[in-house]
This record gives sequence, C-alpha cells and structure tokens, in this order.
Amino acid sequence: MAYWLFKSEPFKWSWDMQKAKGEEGEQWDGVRNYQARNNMRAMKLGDKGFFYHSNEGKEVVGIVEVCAEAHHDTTTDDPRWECVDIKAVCDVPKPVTLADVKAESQLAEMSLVTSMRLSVQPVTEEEWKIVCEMGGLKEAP
DNA sequence: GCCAACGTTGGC
DNA sequence: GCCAACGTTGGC
Repeated sequence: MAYWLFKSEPFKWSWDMQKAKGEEGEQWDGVRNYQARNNMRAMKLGDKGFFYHSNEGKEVVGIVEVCAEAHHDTTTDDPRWECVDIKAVCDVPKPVTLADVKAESQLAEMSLVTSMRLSVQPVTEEEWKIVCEMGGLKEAP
C-alpha cells in the first residue's frame, strides 16, 4: 500500500465535486507533467491519497482512494498522458494547512514542502500517519 | 496581482 | 546536447 497526494485548485475541481462523484470516482485528468504522470503509473488499486486544495485554502481536506490504475487521459489525444481514477473516502475533520505542514519539523522532507509545484506527489507512510493525526482522524485509513 | 521556481520548447 | 526563452504553477 502506497500513499500519495493530489493537488487541485478548488475552482477547477474541488473536494465537494469529488465527493459528489461518490463511489464511481473520477479520472484525475489534465496532468501534463512527466514526474506527476510517473507517480500515477506507480499507483495500485486501493492506494490512498490526500486531496489538497492549492491556491484557495492550501490545505489537505480529504482522503481519496485509487479506484482505477493508470490509463490514457481522455482529455487529450496525446498518448503520452495517462491518469488514474480516484474516489472520495472521507473528510479530514480538521483540514491540515500548508502552514501546519511547514511548522511540523517531522514533515520537513514532505514533497509538499520540497517539491512545491509537483501536482501528484508520493507521501511516505510516516508522513501519512502524522498528517492524518494532525487532521483529527483517529485512525489512518 | 506579483514574482520566484521550475518544467518545457526550440534554435543552434 | 546545451541553454536561453518562454509558459505555468502556486505561495504570498
């Protein structure tokens, strides 16, 4: 089981919109960055991820699960771009802000801090547990 | 709205 | 294959 972080500008695709999709999930399309795509290729069914709002909010607001492994991104004809499908699992009761992450010394190595602009990032198991705890989740999903 | 960081593109 | 120009992202 691996962990990830998905960034989205809430104006384009918000947590509420993701939740509205329910069990069906939605393809995480529009990624045009090789590193982010490679991360998605590495994802396995059932992997968990954080849903992060960039720009507006700048906080982790939800937990998602990979419900389809990497396949062609249907929003482009370019065969280079692939994406996974994700579905909402649960809210983060106390959204964890970027400032919170930066203030926590144990998270200094988190991609969110070190690779600010990467839109799909890997998260270590340790980071996963810490952020879940900070977010008010009793048990890390 | 500004600007720094960084990825991509294209000329050579 | 290098590197300058350019575009985009995202925090502030």
